[in-house]
Amino acid sequence: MNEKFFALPKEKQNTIINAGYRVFSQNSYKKSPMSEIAGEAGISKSLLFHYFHNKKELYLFLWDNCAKLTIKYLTEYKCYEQKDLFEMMYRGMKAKIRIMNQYPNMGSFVIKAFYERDAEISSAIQDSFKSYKALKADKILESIDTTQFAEGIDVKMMYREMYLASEGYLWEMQRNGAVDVEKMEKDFTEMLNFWKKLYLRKEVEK
Amino acid sequence: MNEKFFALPKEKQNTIINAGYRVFSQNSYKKSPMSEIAGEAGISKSLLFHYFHNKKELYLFLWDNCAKLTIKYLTEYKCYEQKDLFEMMYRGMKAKIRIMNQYPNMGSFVIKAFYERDAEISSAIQDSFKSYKALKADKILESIDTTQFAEGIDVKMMYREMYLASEGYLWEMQRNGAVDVEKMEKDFTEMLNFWKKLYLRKEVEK
DNA sequence: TTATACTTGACCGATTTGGTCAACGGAGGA
DNA sequence: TCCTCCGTTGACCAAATCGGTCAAGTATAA
Repeated sequence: MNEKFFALPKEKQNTIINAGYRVFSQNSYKKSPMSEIAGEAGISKSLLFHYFHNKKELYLFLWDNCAKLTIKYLTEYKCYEQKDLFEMMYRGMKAKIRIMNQYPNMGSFVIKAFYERDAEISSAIQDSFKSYKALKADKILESIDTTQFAEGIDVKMMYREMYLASEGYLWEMQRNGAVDVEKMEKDFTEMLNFWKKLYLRKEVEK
Repeated sequence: MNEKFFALPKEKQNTIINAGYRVFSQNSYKKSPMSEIAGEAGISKSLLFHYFHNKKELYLFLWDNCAKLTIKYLTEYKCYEQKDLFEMMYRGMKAKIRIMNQYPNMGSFVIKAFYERDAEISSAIQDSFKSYKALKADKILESIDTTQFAEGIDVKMMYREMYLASEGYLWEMQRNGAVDVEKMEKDFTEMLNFWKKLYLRKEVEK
């Protein structure tokens, strides 16, 4: 790819990136026209081909960008260093919301890319997916202090339940289009409080 | 449309319908080729055009089929006549799973269709969407017996939370492709039991 | 054999595709 | 004022794809 792309103002870069995520997340790789991406980004097709020499290059750049950004934000928010489960979930959610705010269609793009069957790119996608695996939610519970929860709680079930509800919420928001950071953080804080009241060991009830 | 379509064996009908849902749910209306649908259904493009005179007709038939089927199953399972919230959720989930098993891509199709911007069809979709509205989850809680829950529970929050987790679960399953009815029902029953233990008024603790 | 219904491959004109390229236009230096 | 870059574009191309048609092929039943 042409390094001059990075010399562009960040804002312009993001406009192009988001146009890419939009179009690629709405259609299969093959049926996603470069012309549509260019048009949505407000530049000519020629210029888009000036920055990215062909469609595959643009697509894989967008894919790499997902991985990099996700890892960057998750570590920046230090959500995997937490011992308090609720604090960890709160930080993770905040990171996801911030990404979603900047790149509203990145989530759909990732999923679509993962299941893309086109021979030209699917292998490249599958290869680089290994780096994502490290973030899988399986081993998260191990670093968590479990003494904070009320007795008799199935901790694994509880976490799975909270995780699913969070994902469901994010999905609902994305589907509805308007990504309102403040509303989402408020909603999620409410959910967290509801869970805390439910799951945390009751010290002194008033 | 050609009524002879309905004379086909149900199995063949569903093959064609599912091919339609797959292709239309993966691409925008305009970028979804009839040839691909025909190919995936194992019939020639000509024959597809024999049953549905043009693309729009097929698309709107698929759309109508969603509404009809959803209403049919939800009433068949009597999930809106329940007073017990958990029983209602269980029946609703069972209906959804059964639909999902028969038409794995119907869910994605509905969402995509709702947000379809193509002038040729978007108005027709928006019009017929009213019939769906009756099923909206807003007024569900009104018919539920709320005396069954433990004290201090925010019932609205609780329901929203369970709803989101269910949706999150369904979405996760659909994304993973293989729709395994038995596993899904088992998983959901487990979730329900977890919730019951959590939310139901504790009569006599052993 | 014949009549009927089902199914198809070949075909059409129109549109769209990824990608190229000569040229335009503005900024800055001499 | 002229010249030289360099970001940017519209016009262009060959190839592929699109929705839709139609005459002909095939199976079936009488």
